[in-house]
Amino acid sequence: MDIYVGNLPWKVDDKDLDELFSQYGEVSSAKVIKYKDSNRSKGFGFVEMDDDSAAKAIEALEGFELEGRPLKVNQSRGKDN
DNA sequence: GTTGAGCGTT
Repeated sequence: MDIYVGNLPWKVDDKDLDELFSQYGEVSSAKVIKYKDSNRSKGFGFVEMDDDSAAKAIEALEGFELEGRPLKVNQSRGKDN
């Protein structure tokens, strides 16, 4: 399942998402979207996990305060659903 | 060292 993660602090990167979501299940892939011409994060990203793990990760991390910012965590629009 | 709603690139 693909998960959309928004409201990310600028300091967060792919491995941060990986570590964060790995606590709730096996992460297939985790990536923060950033500009091609820059190292700056766009402030949102995507995580792919097993559906079961994704469901609890979403429940656990939705509104989770990271670096002072409550994360937006939802299933992504594009693929599943 | 800067910014702030959203749904992606290698």
